[in-house]
Amino acid sequence: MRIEEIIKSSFPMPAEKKALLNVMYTQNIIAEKFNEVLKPFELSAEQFNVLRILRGQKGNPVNMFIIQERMIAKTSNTTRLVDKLLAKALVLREICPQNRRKMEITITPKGMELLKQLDPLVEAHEQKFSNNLTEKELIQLNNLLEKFRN
Amino acid sequence: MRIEEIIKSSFPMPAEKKALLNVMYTQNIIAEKFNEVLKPFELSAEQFNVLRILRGQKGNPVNMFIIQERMIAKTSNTTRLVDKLLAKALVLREICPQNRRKMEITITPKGMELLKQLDPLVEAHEQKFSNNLTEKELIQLNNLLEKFRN
DNA sequence: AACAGATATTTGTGTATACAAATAAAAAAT
DNA sequence: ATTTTTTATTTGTATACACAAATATCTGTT
Repeated sequence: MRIEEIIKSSFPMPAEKKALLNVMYTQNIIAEKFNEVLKPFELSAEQFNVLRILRGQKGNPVNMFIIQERMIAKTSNTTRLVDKLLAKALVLREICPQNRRKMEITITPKGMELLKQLDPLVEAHEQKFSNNLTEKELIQLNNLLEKFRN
Repeated sequence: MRIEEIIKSSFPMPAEKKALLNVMYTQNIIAEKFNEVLKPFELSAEQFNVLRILRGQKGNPVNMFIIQERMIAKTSNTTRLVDKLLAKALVLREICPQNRRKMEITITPKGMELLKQLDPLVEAHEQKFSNNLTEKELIQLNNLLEKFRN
């Protein structure tokens, strides 16, 4: 659907305004579909994101600041996200012995197991969108978005 | 910044995965900047969106369903958004005399005044992004995003 | 050693989102 | 005319986000 149809605009919209809405709306669609993928696992997109960051560390514990830093949508509340994961025993939270202000977060085997189960579904989700464009178009889209946001 | 730098990935990411993250991240930047614009007016982006939809109706009252339908990020809670606007006297909410299940929402002069004040700032916000691309590139971006989300 | 400032995280408050259930009125069916 | 179904909106509950304030620990200076 074109943006004009979505917001039921009676007249065509200038490309400048349209680009912003297109980004907003496309993100919305992607996020919505992704939530559907995660729903049966009772995991939010943000919780999944934290888990994936932890897995990327290959066993090394990670503190709250690092997690926060690597989140795409920088959540201003990593503590409460980790709380939820902790309650499900998907992560471990320990005080760093070298610096007791810091927390060392690690993914548990149960968390790894869950990610493993999710991997093919996440892959399929990504492909569902990127299959709509050729490799060349994908690169073009990446370049345009990068330039757009400055 | 490129996506790889943002999420601190040590190796380059395939264009397929990158496109998704680019959309997510770009939306985030835009939304963040927009919230900054609105903040001095103590208005959220969603509340602004509702007001703008109402103004688009040129005096005709609009019911909850229509508002919901026209929101870019379809909020699942129009009631509470309108509650907030009502508390600030920016909108009026009346029961539709023809169908008492329906609500008739209209923007008040105070709401119109607020939008008028915001117009140039919103315009500047939009331009800040779209100025980074040529007209041709903007059209290209719009086409790619439309195709991408299917 | 004591204090000031910096750093890491948590907590509080308000707003928004998602989903399901509840309410209320209108329309359709018997 | 009463019951059932559909439609429009609201309310409840859980999660997440934004921002500011609070807490705790560490570091550097005197």
